[in-house]
Amino acid sequence: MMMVRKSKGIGDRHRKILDFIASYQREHKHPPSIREIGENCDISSTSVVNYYLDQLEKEGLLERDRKISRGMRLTGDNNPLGDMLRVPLMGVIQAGEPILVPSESPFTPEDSVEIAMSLMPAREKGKDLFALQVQGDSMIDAMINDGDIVILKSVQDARNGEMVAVWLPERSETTLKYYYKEKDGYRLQPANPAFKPILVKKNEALDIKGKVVMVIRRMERQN
Amino acid sequence: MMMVRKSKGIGDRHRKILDFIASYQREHKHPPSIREIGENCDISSTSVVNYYLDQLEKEGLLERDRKISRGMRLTGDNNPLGDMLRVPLMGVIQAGEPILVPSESPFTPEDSVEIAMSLMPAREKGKDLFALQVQGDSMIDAMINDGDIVILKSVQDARNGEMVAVWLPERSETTLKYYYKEKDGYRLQPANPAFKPILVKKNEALDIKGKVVMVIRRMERQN
DNA sequence: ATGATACTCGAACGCCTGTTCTGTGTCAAG
DNA sequence: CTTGACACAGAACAGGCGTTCGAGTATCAT
Repeated sequence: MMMVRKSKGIGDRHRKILDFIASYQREHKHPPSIREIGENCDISSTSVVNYYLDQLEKEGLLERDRKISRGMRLTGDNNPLGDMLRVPLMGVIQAGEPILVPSESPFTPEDSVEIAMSLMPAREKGKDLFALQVQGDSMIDAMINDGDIVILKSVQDARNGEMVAVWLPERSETTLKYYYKEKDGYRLQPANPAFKPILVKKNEALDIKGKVVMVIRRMERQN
Repeated sequence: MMMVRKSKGIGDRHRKILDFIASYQREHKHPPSIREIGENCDISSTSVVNYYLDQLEKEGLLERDRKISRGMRLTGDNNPLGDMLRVPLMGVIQAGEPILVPSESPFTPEDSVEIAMSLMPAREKGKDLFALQVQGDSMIDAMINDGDIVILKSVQDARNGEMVAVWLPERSETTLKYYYKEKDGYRLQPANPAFKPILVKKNEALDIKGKVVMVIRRMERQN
């Protein structure tokens, strides 16, 4: 009659509660109350639900706002309300124009792009991110189309193999390339192997504006 | 002394409440109570807050779960907890293999991709969406890299100018191309203008597996 | 003037809900 | 057998919170 949990950690009961919270949240757009959890997980006492909730919190699977009605939310992957990143859309990026990163930009982001946290690579969480919309076909060698949205992280330096957005003042050129530091300068390698790399000598100015974190293409019908 | 709202619609007070709800939600991960709204928007009576909340609901800017503590959420763009779409990742797509759409796939989606609703083009909301990861360089003419994730909508027919995923049984070829129906068959146009279209005669089999809705590329350092 | 409309206030009601306390049965360790 | 940790029940408490109602004020068209 008694469900005993020998090993510390998560048991069936915990999982059932977790699942219920997730499905309830999806359906009602807000978390369940302790009593609702009890009713749906065959727990007759609110104190027992509370008891399990505390354990789930200790395990880091749940966050609680004590005293606040329905003040709980699942963390991480269980979270049906996946965490969003609101990345400001700072303008456009095109071949002949320098990139304006947020700090030097006179624009305020009129719009923003929402990205699911879970899509973000390598814990580039939130800070210093901005988005630009590609204008024109000039990034075609980076496998990036007209209209694509690139998510950038504002950085000044890059490591080999990272795709960066650079401004070459002496050529009045903005480009997205894989970055490789070499002994006599820099090699900027297009993503598309059909294109040749740009070789930048050591004495030529090279402004790294950001690191490309993600590219998003929304398909619209075209002619 | 009195703030009069002549024209129906949204006034300063409404906007202030809306903003407060959004910022409170961002900070506390749950909506404010009526009384908290009152305190922060200089409204002394809960009934007045309720009064405004009702109006916001009528305007469609807010949803309310009456009777439920803090049962409100902003709709649409105001919503700081943007709605997520959980798209099942059904497997890979590569040149020589037919695409398995969810209904005919023996796999259950081990993983899924989260997409912000706001990113979804043209109200392709939710239904019949699935994701595939591109394997190999064969989609390079569609400006799609190895490793990219394509979001597809499961359809059998397409309209001109839509990018579709097709399986050509007689060529044992899977490809992503812009679709054009022509008088003597179909023209499958690569996104990259440097590549030539595939012409499919009317009598050749052509299996449209889905319509490409979105392409996502997560940049990882590469060599 | 007058009534209608929009807006505001304050207070009270009552349910909802998290918390807490007491108690019981099980099981393993000493 | 005793003890203590663990899992659970039930009840009561107190505060949070949405709701409702009566009443007051300002603006405007009639």
